[in-house]
Amino acid sequence: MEKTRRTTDLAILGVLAQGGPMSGYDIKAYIDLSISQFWGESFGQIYPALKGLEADGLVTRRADRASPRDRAVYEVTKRGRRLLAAWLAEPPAPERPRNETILKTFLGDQAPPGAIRGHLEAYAERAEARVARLREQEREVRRTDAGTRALPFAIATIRAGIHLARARAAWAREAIALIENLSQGETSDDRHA
Amino acid sequence: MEKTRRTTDLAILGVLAQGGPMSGYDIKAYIDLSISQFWGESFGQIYPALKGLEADGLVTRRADRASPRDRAVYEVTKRGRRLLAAWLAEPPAPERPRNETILKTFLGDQAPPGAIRGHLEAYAERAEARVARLREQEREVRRTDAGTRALPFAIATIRAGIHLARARAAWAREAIALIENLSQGETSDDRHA
DNA sequence: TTTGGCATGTAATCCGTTACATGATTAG
DNA sequence: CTAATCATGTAACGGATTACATGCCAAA
Repeated sequence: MEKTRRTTDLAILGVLAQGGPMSGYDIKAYIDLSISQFWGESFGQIYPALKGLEADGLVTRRADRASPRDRAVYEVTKRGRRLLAAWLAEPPAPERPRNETILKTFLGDQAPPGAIRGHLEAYAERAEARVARLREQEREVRRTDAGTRALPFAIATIRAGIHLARARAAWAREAIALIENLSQGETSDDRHA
Repeated sequence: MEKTRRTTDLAILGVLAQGGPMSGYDIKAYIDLSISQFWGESFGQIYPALKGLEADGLVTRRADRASPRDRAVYEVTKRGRRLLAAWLAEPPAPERPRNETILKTFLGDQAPPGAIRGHLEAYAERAEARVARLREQEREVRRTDAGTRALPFAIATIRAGIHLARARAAWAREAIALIENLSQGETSDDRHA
């Protein structure tokens, strides 16, 4: 029986397996760049985690001679790869999101007039901006990663961001209308779903 | 300067303001029923939180005489309502989701063949089932809450669930295709956005 | 030369879930 | 009678963020 690892450990293992050997600092940058929308790790997690992973023989650590800096580079071991693969094969734990914007919307009746509308407006704008950015990123990644085996997965991740951001924007716009029109219904768009 | 409260406190205050006086047990049930998709609270949070809220004069506690059980009923005070309104007017803290399904998809290249596909299939099915359930719930709430001031906000919350679940389903289906077709591109649906 | 980025770590704190503990009431 | 539900709480634990602390290197 493998001891149960926290997800942080597996995420780090995954990044190392996917992106090749790198430092704790690099891992952070890699995550921030590629999946920050859906996953985050702080240094306060990464460095202790790397220690633990090394202690358990899942990664190896070596000093980076090439760099003029005091850099440690980590690499996944075979055991590490096996553990990662096994974890990836397990059904993902269900998310339990906590969305403050939606909570505040739900409680909108208790809010000062206009406040929720403002939140929703900002929410929609952020989501729309994100869609634009991600579309750009998709094009870029299709170019730069063309041919790599990881490409479809990288694209899938970006597409997730696009789909979800689009949904957020559409929802927020709809919610604004819904709240504006108060009780005179007919705002559902079930027909064209 | 108001001391900074954890979101749990405000959520409880909000539920009490919205749903009327109720017990800790009721608060849990109310949340589970109405916004469980976007917000959760456990008893381990609720009961201590209620104590704190009472100590600070944001809610009042009284024994429920009507019930044959040993029940405490909480009610928001004026100060509580003021604090709630002020919090609702503040811009919501940005969410930082951790989506294990998407993380695993991103790392798909490291997974045993077919594993990710299976996760995505299940993800899509769950999302589709949720859409169906929420549509039903929307119809129901429109009926039962018709005319109340909170109706548009309740509907908006359900609509959020529908939009997001729909996006998840669509994404998962698309991602399956994307991964299946591996490197032979042309899966983006940017045109009809 | 001083700012920003690279680089690594620890400690405090917060927050949340889970498990545990207890007991009454009600429906089957 | 007995299982489920109502009802309230505490304690242990785990996991994550933030702040703190330190220092070197490169570019402006």
